[in-house]
Amino acid sequence: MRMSRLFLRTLRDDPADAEVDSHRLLVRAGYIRRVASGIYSWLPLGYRVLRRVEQIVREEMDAAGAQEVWLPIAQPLELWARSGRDVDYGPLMFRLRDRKDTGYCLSPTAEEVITGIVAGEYSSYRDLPVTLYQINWKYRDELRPRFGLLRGREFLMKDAYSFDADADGLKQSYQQMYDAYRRVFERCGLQFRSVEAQAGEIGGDVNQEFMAVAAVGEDEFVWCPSCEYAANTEAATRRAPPRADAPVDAPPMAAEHTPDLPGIAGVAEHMEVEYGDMLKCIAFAIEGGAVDGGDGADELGLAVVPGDREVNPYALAAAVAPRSARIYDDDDFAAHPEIPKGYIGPHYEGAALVVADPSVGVDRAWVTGANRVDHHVRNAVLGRDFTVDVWADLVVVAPGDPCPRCGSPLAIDRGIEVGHVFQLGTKYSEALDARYTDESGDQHPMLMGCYGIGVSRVVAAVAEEHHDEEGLSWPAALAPYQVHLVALAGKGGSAGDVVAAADRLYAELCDAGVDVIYDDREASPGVKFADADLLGMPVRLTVGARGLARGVVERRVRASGDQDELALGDVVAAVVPSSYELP
RNA sequence: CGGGACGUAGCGCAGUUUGGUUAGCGCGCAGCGUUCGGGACGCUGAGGUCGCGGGUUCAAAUCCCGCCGUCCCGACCA
Repeated sequence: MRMSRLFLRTLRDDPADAEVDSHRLLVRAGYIRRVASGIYSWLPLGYRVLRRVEQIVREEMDAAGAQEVWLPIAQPLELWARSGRDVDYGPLMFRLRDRKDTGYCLSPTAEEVITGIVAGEYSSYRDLPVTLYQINWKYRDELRPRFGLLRGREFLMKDAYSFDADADGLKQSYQQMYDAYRRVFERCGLQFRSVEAQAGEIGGDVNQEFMAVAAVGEDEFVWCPSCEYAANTEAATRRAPPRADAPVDAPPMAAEHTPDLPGIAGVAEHMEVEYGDMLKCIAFAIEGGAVDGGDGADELGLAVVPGDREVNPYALAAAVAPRSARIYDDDDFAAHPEIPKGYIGPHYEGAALVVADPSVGVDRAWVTGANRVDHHVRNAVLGRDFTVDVWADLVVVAPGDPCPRCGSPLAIDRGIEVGHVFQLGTKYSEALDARYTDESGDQHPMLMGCYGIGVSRVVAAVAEEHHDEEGLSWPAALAPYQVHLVALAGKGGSAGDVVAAADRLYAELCDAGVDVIYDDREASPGVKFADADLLGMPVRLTVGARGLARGVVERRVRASGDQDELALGDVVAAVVPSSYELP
């Protein structure tokens, strides 16, 4: 591609609305342009990168035995009502109405549609297993779109769905996708980890996320340097601390006046204790069912953890299952003015259930809320002053906590969720009647898995990892072009020779099947070099009068800055191996 | 949804506090000339509903009201 004809305008200044490097550079380099919040146009260079990622995903899906389909983006809400997700997704869905006032949504994902299709075609154990996938635009009206392509409202996603007859089959289908995902992200040049995760709206039991390690990542995950354990902080557990059994001999519990200090920090300072000496009591509603078979109204529960730790709502939910827990928000406290928010202690009389973390031991006296506004107590002792109904590992795992598998201190990182694989089970197959008949004529719901890759997000994640001060620096597999050919012609006596040599080289490279972008513009060397660095092709070749006199061109590797010279006749052979086909 | 900031040429910004000729600067764009291995220089030029609507005023980019848009922080941690 000749740059003189390429639809491209690079920007010298950073765009004002871009915070993170990937966003800033993709806009500056003319790869994408914002059209609305969270919605982007892909310009020629950006679109080539997107297609490269797409092709890698396609190849790996095909190799894993999945079959590509294309599902509609406009989907009837009636179908979503069958799984109940029209409600679950709520305002996250873009909704629209047709002329007959029938409701549709723009697909945020496609479990319902695909399950409906498979249910309509397949009905025998002989048909299974089957895995289908598509690479298609998805729409989510995010609470807060941000970071350019990283959290867009329109994004390209590969979504795959497996259908199996039994749990073993599902496990196998899942494993095949898992392995394919590893290959995809390796080929994309991402530094990533697969981590245990929470399921969210999708549902299901087993699931893992693929995290591209990045400081700007919106997710936090822990990982063990000594074994394979890794988990999203939401889902992470730790080796439970040993329970102390020797009670402390402490003075009686005594209240102190702590006016206007509802927070841990203020109380710790006022009472001159460490955060870790305090007990934090989080009020939550036990929804629907009363603890002791009462009338079904919400009841009050307390989650108790040391003051330097936070309650993991997912762990709390697991601890009270099958009942559900909703941590009190402002509305709840407004509805229960008798509960002294900020001054609750574990000895609160109205609490139907006290759930505590095992690190709350009998071997020490705690500072905690006095259950009276503007008061805290010292010397609250477990067993003497308060009791616990349920013990559960409640805290959000923090760096240095012992690994649940091997006990080594856990490390923590941030990541961009680029993929997520789920074993769904029968949630959708039951809702949408995807059943099969087994060998003995009995009917069963199919076992499903679903598997997503954020294709457009991968582009941003790779840009986030592969760039420097000067600009982007694509791994060869994703670069829009493999070679950036720069002609430094000027207007001196040798200008014609330089142009002729560069033109000839360009033609030779094209003939050899190399994707090459050729800067044949009338611009100064500084402009051309700066643009080459910004655009980030893996290899730059420079043809100038200086080298031409000696029959050489300069080769520079973008990522390393390594530079050497190639004899004119050797250039094509030297760069041919680094060639990738676009679909 | 709550809080904050912003909206002036394709991009980045000044001007708004204290209303007052033809609304400015840099980059980019067009023309001419010089220059040519790390974002060169000179001259000339094009390009603006000052986000939109309403109001105040002799006069509004500037003041007031409403709306729209964009970005940031938060949206259960007591």
